[in-house]
Amino acid sequence: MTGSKAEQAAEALLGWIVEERLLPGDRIPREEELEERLGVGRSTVREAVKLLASRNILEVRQGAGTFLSPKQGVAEDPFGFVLVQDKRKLAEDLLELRLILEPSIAALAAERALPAECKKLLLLRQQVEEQIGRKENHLQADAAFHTEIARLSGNGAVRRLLPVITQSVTLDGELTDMALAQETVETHREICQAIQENNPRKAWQAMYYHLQLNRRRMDRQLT
Amino acid sequence: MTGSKAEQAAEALLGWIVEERLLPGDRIPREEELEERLGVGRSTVREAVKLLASRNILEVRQGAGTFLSPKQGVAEDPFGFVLVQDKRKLAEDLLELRLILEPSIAALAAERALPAECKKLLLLRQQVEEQIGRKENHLQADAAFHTEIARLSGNGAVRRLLPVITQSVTLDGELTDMALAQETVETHREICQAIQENNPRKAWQAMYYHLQLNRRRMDRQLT
DNA sequence: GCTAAAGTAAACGTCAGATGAATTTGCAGG
DNA sequence: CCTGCAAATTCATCTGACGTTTACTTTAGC
Repeated sequence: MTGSKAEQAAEALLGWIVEERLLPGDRIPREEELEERLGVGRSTVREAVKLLASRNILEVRQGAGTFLSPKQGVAEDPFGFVLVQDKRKLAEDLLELRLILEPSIAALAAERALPAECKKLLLLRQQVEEQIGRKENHLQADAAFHTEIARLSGNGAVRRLLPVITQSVTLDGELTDMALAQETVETHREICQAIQENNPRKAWQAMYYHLQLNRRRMDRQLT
Repeated sequence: MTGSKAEQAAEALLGWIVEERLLPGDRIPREEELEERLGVGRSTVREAVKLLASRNILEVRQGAGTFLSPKQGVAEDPFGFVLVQDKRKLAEDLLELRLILEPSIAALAAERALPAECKKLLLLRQQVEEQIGRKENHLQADAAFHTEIARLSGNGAVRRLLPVITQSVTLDGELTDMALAQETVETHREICQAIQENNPRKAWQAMYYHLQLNRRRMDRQLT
């Protein structure tokens, strides 16, 4: 056998969940019942549940019960960026990764998104603009904007991956450069327009330009 | 306050680890001592440790102690792909993602890799070829090959991300198509050559072609 | 003096019971 | 029908005991 009892129990529980075709939000039996069903003690059940909860597969609510997570299982800091010593290089690397990924993602979104699906994107763009107007930190909203484009790409793997990358970026900085902010507004608009027009080529270029702005800002900021 | 005591304890412990500049392999105080230091009971300490262990930040060895993981914290199945119902679409999405990512990663590797650093890559290529020669399942070795290219890209975020993607692919299939296998050998060689020659453009194209082969195979296989 | 087996200590693993805290549910009163 | 309180449900935490694994020490044999 491989792994501790707790791990085995977690694996068994996960298998049962998959087998049972449980949907997000569905309830899992309570700890006492899992004890019997998995044939282990209570501490072990708790560790098993915590294991799955840490992967955002389960969501435990004290007093209420344990449920299949609606947020569909993307773990927090899945790549262990907290441990990276050189945060400066990490930020550069993340931006380089985004320059590879996001233009193509925007192009996919432009290919596939129906006009009706773009509502939320426009809303998020507007939120970013409002926050910039009020000179607030808009990194969180900006991340949501980029994540929504990933959702529109129709690619499940991309939809799960991008939040992790964009969230990691917001950790570092409260760098609000007002000169850049105005450019952000403009490029966001271009991106939205390209996606709504189903113009992949334009979407690719607009996103590429948008991210290059950020890179230039970062270079400037730390020279 | 946010989260349960266990989560807070995990956060505190992680903070202490970061603060203390612990290196991979270093030892963490034993449970009893953590009890005092974190001011919580033993169950809570255990849950906190398990939380960090599930993120591959800590590695717990019964009888020996708890250590900072040498494998530098990439969680298992960080995107919850186990829960995805439509595995067919997931495989397509992953390949689409790889087509976006890997050509550019190969180009980066070609830009930056020194000839001396390519040794391991050649070794891995050779392993794949041998397994193909013996008509074995070479998906695992192929994943290692692609992961090594990500390492050569010099981008830490990419280096952490790609293993997750390539590993997910190996889960599905034991699809060994011998006609394709020969093409794999050839395209792998081209990719290696381009990287060694520091020819990013050629590396990009070779990798793109290589992955398109896989996509064609997948399309053929499930029509 | 060296080696290998046996023994001992250290550290994590599991179980069990008791108590606390949060949520939901049911019921009484308006 | 709504409100508010009380009880039941469920997870959270603490504590103590015992098991299991690993690492180290001792010792018997050569």
